[in-house]
Amino acid sequence: MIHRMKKKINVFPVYNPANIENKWQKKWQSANRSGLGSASKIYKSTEDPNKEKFYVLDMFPYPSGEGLHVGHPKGYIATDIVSRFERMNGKSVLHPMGFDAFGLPAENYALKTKAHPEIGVKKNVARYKKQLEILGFDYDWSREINTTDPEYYRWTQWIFVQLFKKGLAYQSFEPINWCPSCKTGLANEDLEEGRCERCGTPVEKKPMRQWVLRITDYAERLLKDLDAVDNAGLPLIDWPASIKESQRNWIGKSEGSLITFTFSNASHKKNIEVFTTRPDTLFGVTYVVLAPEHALVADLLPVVKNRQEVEAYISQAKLETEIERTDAKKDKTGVELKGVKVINPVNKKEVPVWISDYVLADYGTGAVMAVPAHDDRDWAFAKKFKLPIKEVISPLFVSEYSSDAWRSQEPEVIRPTVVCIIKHWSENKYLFLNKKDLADLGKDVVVGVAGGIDGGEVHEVAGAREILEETGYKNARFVKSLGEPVAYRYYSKNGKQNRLGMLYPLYYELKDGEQVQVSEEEKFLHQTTWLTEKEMDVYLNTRPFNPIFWERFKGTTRPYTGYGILINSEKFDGTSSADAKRPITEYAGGAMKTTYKLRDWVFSRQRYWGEPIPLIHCEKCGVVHVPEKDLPVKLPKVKSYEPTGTGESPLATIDKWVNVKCPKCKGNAKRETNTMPQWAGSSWYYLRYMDPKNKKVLVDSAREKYWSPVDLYVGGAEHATRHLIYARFWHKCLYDIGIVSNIEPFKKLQSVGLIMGEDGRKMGKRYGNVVNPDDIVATYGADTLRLYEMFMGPFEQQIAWNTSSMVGSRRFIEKVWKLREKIDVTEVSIEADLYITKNIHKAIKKVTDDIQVLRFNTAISSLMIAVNEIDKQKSLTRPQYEVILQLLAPFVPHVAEELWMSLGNKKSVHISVWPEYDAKYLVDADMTIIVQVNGKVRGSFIATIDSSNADLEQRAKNLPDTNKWIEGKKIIKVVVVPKRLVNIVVV
RNA sequence: GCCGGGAUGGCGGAAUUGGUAGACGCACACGACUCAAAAUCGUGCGGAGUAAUCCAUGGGAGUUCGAUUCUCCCUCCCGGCACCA
Repeated sequence: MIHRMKKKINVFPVYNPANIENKWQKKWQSANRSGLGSASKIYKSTEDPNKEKFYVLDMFPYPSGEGLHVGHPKGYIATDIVSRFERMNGKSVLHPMGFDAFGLPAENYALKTKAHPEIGVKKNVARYKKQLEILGFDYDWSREINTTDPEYYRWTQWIFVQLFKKGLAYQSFEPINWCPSCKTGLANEDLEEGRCERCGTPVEKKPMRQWVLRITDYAERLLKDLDAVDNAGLPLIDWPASIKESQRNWIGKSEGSLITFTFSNASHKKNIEVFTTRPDTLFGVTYVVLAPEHALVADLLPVVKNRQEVEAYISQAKLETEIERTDAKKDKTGVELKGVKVINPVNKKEVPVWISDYVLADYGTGAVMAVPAHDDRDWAFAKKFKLPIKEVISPLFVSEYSSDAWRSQEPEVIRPTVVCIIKHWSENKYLFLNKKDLADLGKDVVVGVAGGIDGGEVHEVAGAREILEETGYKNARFVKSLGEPVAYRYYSKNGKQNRLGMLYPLYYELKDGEQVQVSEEEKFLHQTTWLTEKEMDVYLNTRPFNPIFWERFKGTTRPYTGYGILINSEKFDGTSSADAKRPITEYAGGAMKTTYKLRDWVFSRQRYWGEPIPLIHCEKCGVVHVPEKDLPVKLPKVKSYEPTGTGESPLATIDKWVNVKCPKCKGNAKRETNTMPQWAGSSWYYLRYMDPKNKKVLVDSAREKYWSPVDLYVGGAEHATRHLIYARFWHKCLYDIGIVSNIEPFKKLQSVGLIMGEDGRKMGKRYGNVVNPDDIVATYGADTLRLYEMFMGPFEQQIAWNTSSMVGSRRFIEKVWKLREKIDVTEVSIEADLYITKNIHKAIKKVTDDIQVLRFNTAISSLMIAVNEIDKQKSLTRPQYEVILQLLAPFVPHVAEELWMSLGNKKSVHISVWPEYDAKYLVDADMTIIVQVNGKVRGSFIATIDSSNADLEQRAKNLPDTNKWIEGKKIIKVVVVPKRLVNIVVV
C-alpha cells in the first residue's frame, strides 16, 4: 500500500468561466509583469537558434462590418491548439494574426455608411480583435499586420516593382472581364460561373487598359511543384488531395499539337493554325472552325462570298454575355466562310472554314480542326449543319476471357472479320449463336454469326457464306453495312496466334426459313438461337463490342472519343491512335505544344480602396516604376471614392496626386491611377509576420531562413484557386530573386470544414441563423466553445452547429474541475493507482498522436474516457491530475491554467513540458479473446497476454458458449488471431 | 460530361496491415436525491422477438474462415472544372 497523507478539505470555488477567462487572458499577454515564468511574455515568438521552430498560420480574416460568427474561429482554435502543443514540446512557435482589409467589401461598406473606408476598417478590426481575444488565443500581437497600413503595403508595392522590372507585369488592352455593378475589371479567379464573385452580376467582356501579371510563365512550376518531393522523398507540400486537384484543374494543362492549314486559294498569304490534343484524328478533319473574334476573320472578309451573313453573326456573338456564350448545353450556331477553303496537310484534301462561338478566342489558337466522328462538340455541329463525318479510329476492345486472352509472346496478325446481325423473315427477332466451345467460361455466351474474311472476299459475300455455314439459312439478303470496323484483340486457339480482329458489322434479313443441314463440326460448336429486342441483354453482355453494333443498328450512334486503332488514315492504318500523335504531327509538319487554361492575372482595379500601383507614365520615357526608396506610394485622401465606371479609378481626378515628375528624366508625367486587387496583400503576408517591423527589407534573410516555410496553414478550401495560387506564384517570383529560400510557402495545408447554421444552411445574416461567439462565451465560457467546436466532428468536415450538444463539453470541464477535490483524499491501492496511471498514459499517447494529425475530436474523446475512468476512483495523486491538466491545456487554456496554478505551480501550464507516455503502461496483462464459429461471434474469454495459440484454441473449443455450435459438427479449420480471436470453422 | 470526397442508431460521430460495429458526446426513458423542479449521480438505450436467435454500416454482386474496411456494378449527396478542342 502507498500511504498518503489525507489533506484538509479544500474550499475551492465552483467553476465559473467569467471569473477566470478574462483574468488569464490579461496575464498571458503581459506575463512579464505577472511573473508567469520567463522574463518575456509567454506567447512572444523569438528566433531561438537552440530551438526547433514551428510556424503555424491562420488565413487572416477580412474584417467585415458584421463581426465574427461561431464558424469563423474554428480554424483559429485548431491552430491555437497546435501552437500551444508545439510550444509545450519545446519548439519556438510563430503563431501570428493580422487583418486583410483592402478591396471591394470595405469600400462598398464605406459607400453605404458614407464614411471613409479607413474608419470602417479601424472599427471592424477593433471589433474582430476583441472577439478573438475573448477566446483566449495565444497570438503574438506584437507581430500584428494590416494590409492597408502604408508600412505594410510599401512592400506589396515593392514586390510589384520587382515583378515589373522582371517583365512579369505588362499593360494589356485585350478585352477583360468587366463587372458593370462593381465598375471594375476582374481576373478569371474572381468569377463564379461567369458572374462577379462579389455581387453576382454577370460579367461583360470589355476591352480596357489593364495591368496584368504573367502568372502563365509559372504555370508549369505551379503544376509540377504540387508533386515535388523533398530530399527524403516525402511530398514537399502536404496538402489535401482535393485542393491540389482543384489547382491542377485550374491550371488546366493539356498537351497537343499545333497544325497549320493553308488556304487553297494562293492569294491568302496567311494560314490557319489550330491547336489540338488529338492529332491522331487529323485524317478525320472535315472542316475547320475559327472563333468569331479571330484576327483572320477580318482579313478574310473581303474574299468571303457571304460577307453580310458573316458580319451579322459576328455582331450577334458580341451581344451575348459570357454565360450565354459558354453554355455547353445550347444549340450550336455558326456560319460558313463561303469561298474559303483550307487544305488538310496530311491528305491535301480541301475542307470548308466556318466561324462559330463554340470556339473560344482566348484558348489555344482560337481555331480548331473539326473531327466530328471523334469529338462531341464537332459531332453536334456537323449534325446540325449536315457536314460530313469521317471515322478514323476503330474503338479497341481486348478480350476479357482468360481462355482467349492475348498472349504477349506471340506475334499479332490483323484479321478482317465480318459480324452479322440477322433479322427473322417474318418476326421481330434476331439470329444468334449459342457458343459451346466457350462453355468453360461458365455462362451463356451468345454471339453474332461471324467469321474471318478470306483473301479478297467481298464483305457482304463473306457474311452470307458464314450465315449459310454456321446456321444453314440459305436466303440471307444483305441490307447494309453498319459502319466502320471495331478492333478486337484476342488470341486465336485454332490459329495459334494473337489477332487484332477488325470486325465489320453487317446487317442481313432472311427472306424465308429455308435451311440446309449444318455440318457436324459446326453443330458441335454451337446452336442457333432467336432473340427478341427485349432479350438482347444476353447478347449485349457477352462481348464488349456488342453494344456498339447494336447502337449502330438502332441508329443511336454517338461519336467515339476514346483511343483505338487508326483506320482511313493511309499509312497509319492499323497503328494505335495514342502512339500515332507524334508521328502524325510530324507528318503534317506541325509541332507538339502545351497549353494551359490558366490566364494571366488581371491585376488592376478601377477602384479607390487598394494599393496604388507604383508606376508613372512619362511622355518621354514611357512607363517607369517609382524608385524603391520613394515607396510607399500612399493612397491619397479623396473627396469621392465612388467608382467612375469609365475605366479610370477615382484617383484619376486628383490632379495634385496624379501629376508628378518622371523619376528618370524629371519631365512631366502622370501616376498610374489603377489600384491593386484585394488578393495582393494576402499573397505574401505570411512572410511579413517573420519580421513585421523591418524598415529596410521585406523580410530579413536570416529570419526568413529560420521561420520558413509555414509548417501548418489552416483555412477555408474556397481559397484553393485564388489566394493559394496567387501566393504560390508570388512566392516563386520572390524565390527567383533570392528573397525567400524555399520554392513553396506552405508545407502542410489543412482546410477547415464550415460550421453551418442549426438549420443546415450556410450561416449568415440572410438566413437569420447566425450564432455569435460573444453570446456563447457569455453563457458557457470560451473553453466550452473551443472544446465543443473541436469535438463536433472531423475538423475538415462541414457540420451543423447545435447549441444543445454543447452542454456535453461544459459538463466535461466541470467534471475535470471537480476531480480536483479527489487529489490525495484517501489512500489508494496499488491496483487503483496503476489503473489511473494506465488510463493517463493511454490518453497521453492518443492526444499526442491526434493533435499532430489534427484529429481533435478523437483526442478529446480519449480525454473524456480517461477522466471518466479516473473519476470512478476515490482518489488520485497531484502529479496524475497535473498530467491531465497539461493534456487539456491546448484545448481549454483558461481552465487548465486556473487549476494548474491553484495547485501551487508558479509557471504557466502553457510553458510546462508536454508529458510523455511510457509504453509499458499501454499493454494490459489480460486480453479478451473473441470466439467465433463460422465467422459469427459466439462468445469470449479472458486470457493472459502470454497465452500460446494452442492454449487459445483449446480454451475456445472448451467454452460452454461455443459448445452448442460445434456439437455434432466437424471442425475443418481453426483460425487463431493472436491477442484477438479464435474462429472455429465447422460443417 | 470529367475529376476529387462522402453515405454507419433518433442526432454529431468512433472503429482500417480485414478480426466483438456503434467508442465519446447529445437526445430520450427509468431510478436515486428533493416538498417540488433544476443541477447532479446511477441504469438502460440500432431493429425484430417472451426467449433462443435473427437482421443491420446507401443498394446489388464478389473475394475471404471472417468485410464498415478489399474488388466490380448501381443510387444519392457534397466540392472543383467544364463548348478548354
